[in-house]
Amino acid sequence: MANIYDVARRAKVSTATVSKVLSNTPYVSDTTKERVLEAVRELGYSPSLVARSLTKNRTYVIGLAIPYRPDYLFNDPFLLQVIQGVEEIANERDYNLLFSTARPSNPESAYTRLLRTGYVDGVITLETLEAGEPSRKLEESGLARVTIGYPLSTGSGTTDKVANAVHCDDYNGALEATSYLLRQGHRRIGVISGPANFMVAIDERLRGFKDALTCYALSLDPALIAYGDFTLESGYAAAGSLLELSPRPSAIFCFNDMMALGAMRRVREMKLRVPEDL
Amino acid sequence: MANIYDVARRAKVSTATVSKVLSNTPYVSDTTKERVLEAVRELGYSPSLVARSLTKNRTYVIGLAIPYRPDYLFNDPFLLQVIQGVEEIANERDYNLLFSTARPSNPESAYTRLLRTGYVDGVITLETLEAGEPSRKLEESGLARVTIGYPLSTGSGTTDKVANAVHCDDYNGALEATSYLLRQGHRRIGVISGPANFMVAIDERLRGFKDALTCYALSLDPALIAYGDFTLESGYAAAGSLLELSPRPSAIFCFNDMMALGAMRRVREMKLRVPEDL
DNA sequence: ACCATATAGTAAACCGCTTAACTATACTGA
DNA sequence: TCAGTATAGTTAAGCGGTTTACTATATGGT
Repeated sequence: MANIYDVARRAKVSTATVSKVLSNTPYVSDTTKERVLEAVRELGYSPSLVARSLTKNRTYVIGLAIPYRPDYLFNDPFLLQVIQGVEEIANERDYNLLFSTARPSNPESAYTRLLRTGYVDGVITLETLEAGEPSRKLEESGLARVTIGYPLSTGSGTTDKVANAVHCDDYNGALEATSYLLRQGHRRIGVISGPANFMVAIDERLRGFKDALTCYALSLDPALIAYGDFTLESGYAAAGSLLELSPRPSAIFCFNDMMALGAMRRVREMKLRVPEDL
Repeated sequence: MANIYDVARRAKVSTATVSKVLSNTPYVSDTTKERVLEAVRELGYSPSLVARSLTKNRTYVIGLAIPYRPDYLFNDPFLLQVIQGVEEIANERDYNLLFSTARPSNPESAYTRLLRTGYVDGVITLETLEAGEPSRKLEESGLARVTIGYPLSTGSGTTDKVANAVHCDDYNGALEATSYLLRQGHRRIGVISGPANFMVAIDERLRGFKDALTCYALSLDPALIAYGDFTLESGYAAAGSLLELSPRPSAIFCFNDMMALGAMRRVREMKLRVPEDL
């Protein structure tokens, strides 16, 4: 593969000039520029990104760190969409994505290593679930970083270091959903939540739910909260227990679609209509 | 960040020795080795992968190229599993994965560019669907490459260049599935296929189906082949048309699970039992 | 006693690019 | 006319490693 010296020789200029032409640095005559570009074309030259990275001290590579949760990761279509979105923008900006998953079995793996070796200019970490150990190491490394999800709180009280993060507004979403039901006149609202203490998003939604009730001077009845695990089956089961309460709730707020499907199946089996009866 | 010179100075050796220690090259005394490692530890030194790549002419990065098909890509859980699998092995071998999707709108994008610039040691291309233009360019570049899926035929007749590929044995799978039904005594077997001329896998399965019939001296009745698009709805519809035939098929071979689910739903609605009646 | 060989370490070139510093013209305006 | 500046291009020093020679001991066999 041709390098910058080959091009320089062919165009009868110095490598500095070739570099200038390729980076559009001013003060190169049009004729020289044309000669260089001609040589580039003839040789099919394409500068080595590796060499460039070495001098520029930037790789134009962003690490995309994904927590490894086989059961979860394999089945989350949302995740793939996130990856696609990230890739789309990175691509637009001429950045590349280094895909990396943190393995709990080996936190000192490629994932962590990469950060130190200067192969990435920054990282995006997915922390839909709880933040793991690798994430903490990252924190210390001081590398540029954005979290997708709720960042782990940086511990020590009044720390000035606030992690950059982007996530759904779970709190307000839950607040609005609940308020809607309340405005419809519902006063006993059941919740089919995700696992307790599993992820921040769940806590936030519960908080939103609770605050909405408070606005209507209602207090939260713990009996109305059932815990599922985001699967259809768990939604089915949770709906069952909620509907056995008396008086039974007149509405149910499910924390994801699969559980809602399960709940609806159960509701139908009990000869109730949605949305007329529930 | 500390570099190899810092380490050399601290351990009072040359950089060559540091390099040797770190690559386990023989002929370094234990005491020297210990001194170097000590310095490495104290400085938190980690060699720059970029610099290493430049001299070794290898980046230890493998490109994972994925065809861009928004509708498809976003919804294929299988794809995510494949990615995970690739990542798992790459990780074991200390390779990193550069994630890249080919955009039809801009084939000359990061995807293609990377290949020329020497940022990747090789590529893995996913070609579950038909092979696109970027794939062809790759072919010409001569870069190490493995295809997941059926590789595009390299055109020009007796070419010696055969692409490396790994894919399901669609032909034998279909052959076996069909043979099983035939052994059970079924003689009129319906097929709910994927879109015609869409991907090689479908053609292969149809071929397997056909050959199985041939073994039993049966010929293929085109009326028994319905075409869906892998969705539940299309399976539902296809089953409907197949079951209207008279005599109706006694078995149906679906090309994916979603269509099978749709078909079963339809079958039940027609008051037929699976597997007793169909 | 001496040469061959194994062991331990070093100097410096090299990978391919960028860029600071420098030289050499040509063009200004006062 | 001449200093000052804009333009065009070059030289060479990095960036941070690896590796090929090469030197210098220590060891061993005859």
